[in-house]
Amino acid sequence: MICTIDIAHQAAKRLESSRSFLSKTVAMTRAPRKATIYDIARLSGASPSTVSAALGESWRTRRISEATVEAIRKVAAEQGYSANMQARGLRKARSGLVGMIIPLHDNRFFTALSQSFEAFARERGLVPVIASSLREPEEERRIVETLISYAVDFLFIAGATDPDTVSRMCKAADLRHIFVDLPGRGAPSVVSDNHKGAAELTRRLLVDRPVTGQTPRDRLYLIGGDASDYATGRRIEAFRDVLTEAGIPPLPEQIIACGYAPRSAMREIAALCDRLGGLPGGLLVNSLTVFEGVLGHLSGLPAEALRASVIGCYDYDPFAAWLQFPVHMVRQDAHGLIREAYRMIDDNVRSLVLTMVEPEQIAPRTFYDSPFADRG
Amino acid sequence: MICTIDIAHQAAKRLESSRSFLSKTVAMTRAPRKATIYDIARLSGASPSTVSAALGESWRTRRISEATVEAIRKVAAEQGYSANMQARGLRKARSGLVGMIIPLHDNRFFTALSQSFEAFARERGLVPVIASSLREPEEERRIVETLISYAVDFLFIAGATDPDTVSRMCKAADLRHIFVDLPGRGAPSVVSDNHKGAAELTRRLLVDRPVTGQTPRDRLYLIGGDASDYATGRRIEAFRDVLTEAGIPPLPEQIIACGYAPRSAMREIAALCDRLGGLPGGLLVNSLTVFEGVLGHLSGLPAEALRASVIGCYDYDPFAAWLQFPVHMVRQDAHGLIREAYRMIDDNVRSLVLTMVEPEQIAPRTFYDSPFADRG
DNA sequence: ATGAAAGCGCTAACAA
DNA sequence: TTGTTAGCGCTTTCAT
Repeated sequence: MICTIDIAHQAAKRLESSRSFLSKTVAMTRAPRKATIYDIARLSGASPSTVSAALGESWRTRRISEATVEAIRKVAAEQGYSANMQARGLRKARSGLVGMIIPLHDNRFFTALSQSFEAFARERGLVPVIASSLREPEEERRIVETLISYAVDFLFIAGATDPDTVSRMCKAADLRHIFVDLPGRGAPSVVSDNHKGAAELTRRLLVDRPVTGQTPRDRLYLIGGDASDYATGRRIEAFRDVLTEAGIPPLPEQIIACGYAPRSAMREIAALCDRLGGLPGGLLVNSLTVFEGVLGHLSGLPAEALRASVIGCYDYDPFAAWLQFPVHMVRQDAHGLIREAYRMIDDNVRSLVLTMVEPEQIAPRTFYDSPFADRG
Repeated sequence: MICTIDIAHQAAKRLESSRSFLSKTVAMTRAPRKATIYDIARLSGASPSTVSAALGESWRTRRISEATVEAIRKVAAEQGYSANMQARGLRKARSGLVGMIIPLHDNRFFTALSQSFEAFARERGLVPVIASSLREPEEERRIVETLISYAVDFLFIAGATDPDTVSRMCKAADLRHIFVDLPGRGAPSVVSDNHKGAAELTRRLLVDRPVTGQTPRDRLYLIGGDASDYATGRRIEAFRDVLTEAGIPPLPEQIIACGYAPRSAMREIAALCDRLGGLPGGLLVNSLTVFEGVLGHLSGLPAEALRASVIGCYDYDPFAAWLQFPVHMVRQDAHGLIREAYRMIDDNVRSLVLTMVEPEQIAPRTFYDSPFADRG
């Protein structure tokens, strides 16, 4: 239900609106055109170019006197001047915007990337533009095109669905770009060591699984992800390697790469449980979104059913780490991934390098202190 | 640990880099300057203004012949032309960018807002710029200033820390803005019905609490949030109202508005448990970030200790909904909040209205099917 | 039905 | 030390 009230009447005192504030608001009919350097020039008696220099960084090299700079800045402050970045960007051929594409916002791994991306951008005085592709190649292309139109200074692509096309477009526009999480062949990439993370996780599940028999239900299963993407590929490889070493190489049906959508994961896990007559002995869940879907199915099961299984999840979520049953998680170093990507930008790396950042295994019910834990 | 390899050498076959792709990459020394309408004009034999019209929307009213339009578009496509939005924005005095400020990315309520904000923006052909203030008024101001510099077409502010200042700045720049989640007095606002949500949650806790005695440990406590913000104020009010109606009005120490940071919440809940000699009978946690901190403390307690308490949390997280102990959650309708905010923009609402959108109570261990559940 | 020209606000040569 | 000028790429009158 939606309900709209007029603050000026009914809820004035609830919001403690002061009369003066409101009346000022109402009186303000039309804001005057925003001040430009020409206004400041007129008001301060200097020329537009001097104003431009005084207000920017170039006044030192142009040897404007400090007195002039002070005077101009004073006037600018009085007028509430702020530079028009479109004009500046047009002239300087760089916008001050930096882009990042993520699959979606609503996932703690990707938001950890966003949060770090933004922090590093601001350190450099850049404005981050974060867009989500929903893992649609078409959407991804549209976003790249748009960001090129806005002349972003560089672009990070996390979870690229069509890296070759992205690289082609970026190169045509002379746009520096770095792949994160999922690598590309047309630009430097920073990824997690997926094989290592998944191998450790698989070993953990192997050790902790409640049963060690040979029936289908006693086996370990991997669910979720896209078999054609690099990260999933490496994780499946690790899963296979570890089980093979352990003398129980996985059958094809133990690997269910059903994509990343919660809904399809929910369907698949239900089907699996149907086939097996219950949960498998161990389950390696290949992403948080997949885990959400799995949980949707698990929510229908009695608590005892869960004790027959050990669960691991690639990626970390602070709440998922603390479920009713123990969950082993792999925390990718989002901050480290982004830091490395920025390092490549700062160092102007152009060669096709692939940098790996190690993930970390997080034991069930562990409180992980994130870089932004003093924020909320 | 970080490890960098050169794809061109070591991992070429791992990534299945095709030689042709790589060599093409290397050969491409310098991308040519991006094509402009002048290039397209020259190549198609039309004038720049005709090209501009043909490539945009105005060719109908300018009565350019379909043939010309086709020809021009063909050339543009061949050249991979894409408009320079800085130039267009400068000329048209609107950028096509739309801004939203959220406290932080790493929180499922705010990312639900982001995801919807972005979806609605794209429907309208706009580019969303989402920035996080970390709840710092200074940062918030800087962001507003920046977004004004980039001439965003409108601005949503979620969880404003200093709404009056934001409104003043926006008005000076003639920038339309809407407050979301936390209202402001200088612009239309869309908020959840915090009182209703918190009242229902409190009633639920009252009913479900395991003990009903009169000792301090048997009481309900509210933790987290900023007593000076509107949402927290309304929730505290509801908490107090319900308990008072129930004949057990809360003492001041039952309301611990210790901010939103996980760390401080962790400290406060630890101190509370110390004072009480254990968890209180019921706990209303005022946000997901606070809940993370609380969880950090609970993770040290034995499972039995938790059975003496009933937990509720304002805001919903799909994983938090499925913890070891039951958690009652209030899901704010993020999609609805954003939809209403866009409606105000579309309808050009200027009056100071406050629209309320109802939140929804989610029972423990419930799978909520989000608007983006078929994505991952 | 199309072209010429002005100008959005800024920066960077080039003058002075 | 400062001012003048050209032009970034686009849209939009105003001519034709």
